[in-house]
Amino acid sequence: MMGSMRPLFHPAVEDVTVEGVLHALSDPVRVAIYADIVGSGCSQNCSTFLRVSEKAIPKSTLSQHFKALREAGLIRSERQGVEMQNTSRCAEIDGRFPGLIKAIVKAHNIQLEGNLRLSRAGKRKSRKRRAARSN
Amino acid sequence: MMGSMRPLFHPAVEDVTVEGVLHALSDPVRVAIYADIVGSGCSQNCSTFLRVSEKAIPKSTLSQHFKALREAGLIRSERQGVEMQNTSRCAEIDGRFPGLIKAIVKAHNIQLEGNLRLSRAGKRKSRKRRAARSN
DNA sequence: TTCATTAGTTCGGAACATATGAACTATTGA
DNA sequence: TCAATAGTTCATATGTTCCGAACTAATGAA
Repeated sequence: MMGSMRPLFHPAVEDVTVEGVLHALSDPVRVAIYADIVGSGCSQNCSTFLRVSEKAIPKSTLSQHFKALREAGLIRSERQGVEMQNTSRCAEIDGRFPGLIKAIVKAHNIQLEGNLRLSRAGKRKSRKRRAARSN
Repeated sequence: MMGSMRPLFHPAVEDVTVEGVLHALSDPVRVAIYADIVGSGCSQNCSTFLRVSEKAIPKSTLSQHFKALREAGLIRSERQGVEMQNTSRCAEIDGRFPGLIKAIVKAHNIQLEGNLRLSRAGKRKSRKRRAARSN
C-alpha cells in the first residue's frame, strides 16, 4: 500500500533565527551530530548516530534531536527508501548569517581536541583549581 | 556594618564550553543583553535592561539571566558600590574560540535589522507562505 | 546609629521543556 | 502477506525556567 506520510517541516531560510540555531546546537549530542554532518560533506542517516561521543542514544531521543536540528533550519531530512537522508543547510544559512556556522563548528572542534588532550593526560580533575585561580 | 558577601562565581576560560556559550545566548533576552554589553564597549549594570527589545523583564528574571551569562563565562560581574558592573569577557573567549563571539553578535545584529525592516513594512504575516514555498 | 533607598539575590511553586520506553507507521525485500 | 529495518509518536517522569515575595548589601541622609 502506497504510504501518504506528510513531508517533514523545514523552515524557510528567512525564518531561521539566531536563537533557534544556537539553541539547537547548545546540546552536546546535537552539536556532535551536526558537526559530523557538516564535516562529512555528504548526507547521513539517523542510525549512524546511535552512539555519539562514547555514549548510546535511544532512537526515540535521536529522532527528537534530528527534529530539533531540522526545525531550527540546520538540516534537511528526506526519506530515501527505508531510511532518512540528512544534509546540512549550511550554505543557505551562511547566506543569511555569514560565518556563523563555520565559527560554531570550528569552536566545537577546538573543544574536542582539548578534551582529547585532557583525557590522554589522565584526567586529574583540575577544574576546581582552575576556577579558584580565576576567582 | 561591613558586608562579607562571597564573590560571584566565574569559570576559568579553559572551562568555558561551546554548548554553555550557545545555550546562554540561545535566549532572545540574553543575546540582546549580551550584544548590547559587547557593542557598548563599557560595562553596564543590570537595571539598564529592565526593558529589553520592547519588553519588560522582572528583576528576579533579569538576575537569573545575568547569572546564566556569567556562569557560561560570557561576562564578568563586579559589585561597584550599590550596583553591579558587567563587562564582556569576549577578548578571553576569542582566545579560546576565535571568531565565535563576533559571528554570533553579527548574526544577532543582522536579524535585528531584518526585524526592523519587517515591522516598518507593516508585518503582513508571510511566514506560513514562505514555509510552504520551502517545503 | 538608624532608617530609607537603590540594586540585586534567593526561594518556592507553577509553567514549560526534555528524555525515553512502548507502541506505532512506512518502506523494502523475501 | 510477512518479517525486518528505520523512524515517529505518545505518555510520563524528570529537569529547567520564570516570576512574585521575601531577603541581603551598600550608600547616604537625618
